[in-house]
Amino acid sequence: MSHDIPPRQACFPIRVVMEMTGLTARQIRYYEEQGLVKPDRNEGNQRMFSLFDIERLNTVKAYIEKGINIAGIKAIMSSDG
DNA sequence: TTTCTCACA
DNA sequence: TGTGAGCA
Repeated sequence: MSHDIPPRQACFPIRVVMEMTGLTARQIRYYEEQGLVKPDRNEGNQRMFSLFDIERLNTVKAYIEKGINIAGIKAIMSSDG
């Protein structure tokens, strides 16, 4: 790859996270509000999701699909990351 | 053009 | 949770 190397960690805008997780922007922002993910913020105050955030959101999605609510997911991820 | 926050249904 | 308005 002679284009460019990862400056620090691969980060993506919510648009990409949306497609990678299958979640809506609303859900992603809501889960962040609940403390399930903590994406960084760029100069324009936009969320910059790392690979870890995306994987975490996928975990959250899996729990939601299992019928677990935010409180339950928070307890699970908080006790056994 | 895309994302952000806030408020409403 | 979805949608719309107004802004950067």
